[in-house]
Amino acid sequence: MNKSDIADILNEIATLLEIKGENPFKIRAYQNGARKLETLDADLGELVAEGKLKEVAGFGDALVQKITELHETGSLEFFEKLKASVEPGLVSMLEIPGLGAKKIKAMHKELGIASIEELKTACENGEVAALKGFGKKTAEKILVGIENREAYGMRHLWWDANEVAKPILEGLKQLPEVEEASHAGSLRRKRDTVGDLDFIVGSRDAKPIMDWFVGQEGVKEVTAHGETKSSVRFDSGLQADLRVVPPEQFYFALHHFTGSKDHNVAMRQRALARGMSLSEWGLKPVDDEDFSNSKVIASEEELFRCLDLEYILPELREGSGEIEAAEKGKLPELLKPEAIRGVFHNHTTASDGRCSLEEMTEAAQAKGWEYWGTADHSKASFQANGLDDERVLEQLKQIEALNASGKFSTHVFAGIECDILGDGSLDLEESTLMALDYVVASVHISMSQSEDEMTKRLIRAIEHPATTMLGHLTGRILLKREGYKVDVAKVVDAAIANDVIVEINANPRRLDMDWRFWRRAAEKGLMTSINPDAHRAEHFDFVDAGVNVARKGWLSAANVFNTLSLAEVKEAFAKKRPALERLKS
DNA sequence: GCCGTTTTCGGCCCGACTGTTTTCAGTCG
Repeated sequence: MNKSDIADILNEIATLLEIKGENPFKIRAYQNGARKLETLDADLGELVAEGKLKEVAGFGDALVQKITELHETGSLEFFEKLKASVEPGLVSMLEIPGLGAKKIKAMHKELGIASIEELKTACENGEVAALKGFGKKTAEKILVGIENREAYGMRHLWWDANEVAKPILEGLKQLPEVEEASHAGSLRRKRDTVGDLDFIVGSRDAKPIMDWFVGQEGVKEVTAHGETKSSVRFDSGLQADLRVVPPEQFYFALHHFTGSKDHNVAMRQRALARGMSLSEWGLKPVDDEDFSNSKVIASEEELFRCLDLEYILPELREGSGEIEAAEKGKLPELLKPEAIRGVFHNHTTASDGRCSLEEMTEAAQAKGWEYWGTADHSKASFQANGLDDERVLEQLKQIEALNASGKFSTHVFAGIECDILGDGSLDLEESTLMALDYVVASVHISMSQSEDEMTKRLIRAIEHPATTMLGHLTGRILLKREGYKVDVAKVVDAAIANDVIVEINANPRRLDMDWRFWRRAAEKGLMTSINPDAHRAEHFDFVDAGVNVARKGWLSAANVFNTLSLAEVKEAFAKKRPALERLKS
């Protein structure tokens, strides 16, 4: 069993223990262990074999034993027994806002409620309201929560949430009462999906700001409208929270509500180690009663400086080593959007794109790019009007003619998104593929293979002499479809060994390969290309979402192929295709 | 369940809000 499967089980154990009313710190230890495992650099098999698992901070005797058992046997007796002792319906009740382990347990014990259906009935007939510690409002809230669960339970793509957030933030900044305003939360950290929007405002006069906020266009429901906090829900189901704090607290609050939780915990522990207490209200000596003696800061940078840290950008605040790096002054110089000088992997009307070769070139030129590249589908993607060898070569001629015409200053590279067939071979003739500037190899068919098969299949495609880049590594569609199982470490190693780029597919629904893998992969030497996978000219903008992934993955411009100049890209492509005269020009 | 220059037991980040209560428990971020 691999790292991420085991991490899933540790998280499940934590949830089950929560329902059982276990010590919260024990629960956290399992969650912490799961996270550690997910971000573990080293090979799990080696650590187990060498008995070095115990050396990982956060793994004690109990976790080492459980991880080892799972890794070696694929199952865990402790987990099976635990699972059998908890009714599954109770776990799903945790998803209802306002319900935690204690209440669920009480309702189960007193009323025998073991499913959301039963819970709904018990709320409707007054049984829940009659319970000690419960009441009418609690029952009503649960009913609303059950109703909303399906409609609004979904997270939202960062891209979509950002579109909603932009005008709100702009509007807040325009209000005369507002001194400082920012978005916060996972939106600011640029996670690929976000649960809700958070806004923080520094002001001495909260009321008009709150009133403006709840009166926004598209607000369907106001769920809170208080002095320091208001919450609204938009038609799309997206929820937004606004907090207004006195200006001197603004940067503390901004940092606090930007998170992540793990990052905040680590920051507070760091403050404590210096005799200070950190919260959204300020940073004060630990034995002071109130925050009147808090440090005064005029930026987030100063907050980090107070704790002897280099400034940590929001994207990096995931509690995965950023504080240690900031302490040593070893944070990376993150990729900037303006460093991108062109893009690969884009579709035209030749396959399933909406814009012609010329329209796309015009748009790329308008973006100020030095180059862009086509990568229409190959014939195995029949539903997408994929190109066969003949049509590929025909398109190549068109592209050469367009470049020769001098009509645009932006150079067009001729590529293909070639399907990786079930056995790992490519969908087009090698001679065809070698005639092109570059090849993006991607999986679109036979996606239900085992992890082992899929890994071998991808590696075989990577080893093909014509392959330049690997397309969307796992094929996931965020919020909709899990990616296929694949051993990422092995694929990354193969890509490095064969001088193949692994793309960051910047389509906001894909963002694949995931940001969590990039730091380690780049350290090993993997290059990426941020590819918009554009199916129309406006999709070129997706490249920004890809830059977010790169930044969250600790990448610098040096790790990103499409920060190279036109001449450098031509040279790199020519290395794989030495026989082609035209590439030397 | 983890951890340790205050170390093998007793801590573990901190505060607001809500709804239920007459002083607090549960939940949330």
